[in-house]
Amino acid sequence: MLTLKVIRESKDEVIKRLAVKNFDGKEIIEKVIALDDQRKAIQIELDNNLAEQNSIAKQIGKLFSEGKTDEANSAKQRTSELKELSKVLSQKFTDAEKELNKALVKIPNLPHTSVPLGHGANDNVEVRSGGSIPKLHEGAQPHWELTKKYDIIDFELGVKLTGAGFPVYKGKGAKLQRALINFFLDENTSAGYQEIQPPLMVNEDSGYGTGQLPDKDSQMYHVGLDNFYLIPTAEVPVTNIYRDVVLNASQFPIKMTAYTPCFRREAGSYGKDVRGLNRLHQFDKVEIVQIQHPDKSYETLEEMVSHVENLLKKLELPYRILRLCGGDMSFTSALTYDFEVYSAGQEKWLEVSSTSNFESFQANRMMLRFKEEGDKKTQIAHTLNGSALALPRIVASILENNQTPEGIRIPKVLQKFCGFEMID
RNA sequence: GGAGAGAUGGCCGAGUGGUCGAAGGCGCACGCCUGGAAAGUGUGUAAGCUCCAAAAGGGCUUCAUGGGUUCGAAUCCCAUUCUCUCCGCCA
Repeated sequence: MLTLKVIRESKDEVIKRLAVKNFDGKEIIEKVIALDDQRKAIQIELDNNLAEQNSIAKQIGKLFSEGKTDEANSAKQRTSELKELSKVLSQKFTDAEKELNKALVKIPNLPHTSVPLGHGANDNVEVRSGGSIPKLHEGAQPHWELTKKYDIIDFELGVKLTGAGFPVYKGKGAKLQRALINFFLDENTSAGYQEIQPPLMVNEDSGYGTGQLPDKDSQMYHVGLDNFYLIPTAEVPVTNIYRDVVLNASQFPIKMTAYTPCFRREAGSYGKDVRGLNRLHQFDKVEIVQIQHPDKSYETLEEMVSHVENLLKKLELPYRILRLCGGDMSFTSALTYDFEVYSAGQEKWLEVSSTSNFESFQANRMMLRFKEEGDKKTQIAHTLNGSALALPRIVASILENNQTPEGIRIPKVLQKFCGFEMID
């Protein structure tokens, strides 16, 4: 959520920046300012009214204690009118606040000035790339054939147990998952991220804090009986650890990593991109989250990007890093780098990480603030996160890129975690 | 799931209708003391909104959350959530 301060102080700049995300903010920004004016006007009236009531109540108390009962009783009568009025005003005030918030929550985060213009994936800008695309042998297959051939991931069995998009990992397939999780967590913790095991379900407040609610609730699985949401990413519980917290500036940066399964309904996405491991309803991911001082968040973003890049290098995967254009960015992000790996069996680039700076957008929603040493005023912190990394597409590309007529070669760094060198 | 007790500031804890944004302690910050530190001692120490060009200073709200009673609520009533104890069940 943008701050009212930014909206009020640099209205034209805000509208201009929103246009980079292909969001026409002219109308809603004007509306927000008008609603805020209205809210303030009502508050002044209401506060004055309440102040008068308070002072009368105090006087009455004094009169009673002095035994002036008659005077006290006549003072009582004056308040009934005030009470009536303040009831109306406070209703108006809550309505105004609600409406303001409703509008405010609909405005996406401002993209950073370095965000390229564009509408979709074709307009993303490649920052750099690494690794080399392998030449596969005759008869090389996409991973959904390989998993069947070696009996390591069973998609049909998942359909029997739950439904499409809930695969069952078996034998070396299951072990490979475990190896990747451990590899990622080890790499992240040695880079200074504290390991966290969060709940896999969150309440409404948490969903709101990171921006999944109120708009994207149809993308999350909802446990109706208890009103919990299955997390779509560890970002949600991990970032919300610091909801409603006032940090000390000296505590920055806060670095956390968590492995969790992620649950996504993926409503409305069908077709060729969803085969095999490419898009699932439940998948494993290791996430990194940082909470940082506003002055340092972009430095931190670069640090996170090179950390993720390093993971891909170690896994010997061909990758490219894209700076997302305005049209392809998420609602909450100010700057996002996507990491894609080339999966040679299906001859496709697959997104395996999205690393973003949210600046104060999430922190403002969840009241995540900090104080500068010796300062009385609180400021809003910056939050960042990235996948390090999402498993299924990494698995897909490892299987496809490393296939040989003799079997699938496990990348060297994973071998000690797997306990085997080949899937055959 | 049943029965009972409770929820107060960064933490502990007092407070059963007005003088309470809240005693006292701990913690923290600054000062004094000290060669330096500890101890001791003094002062200060919530957040949000709002008025004011800003500072200073005011106003409003907040004692789990939401409602109610009252001129006036941390305090009384109702609902919800959560925590603890006992019983039951159980990885």
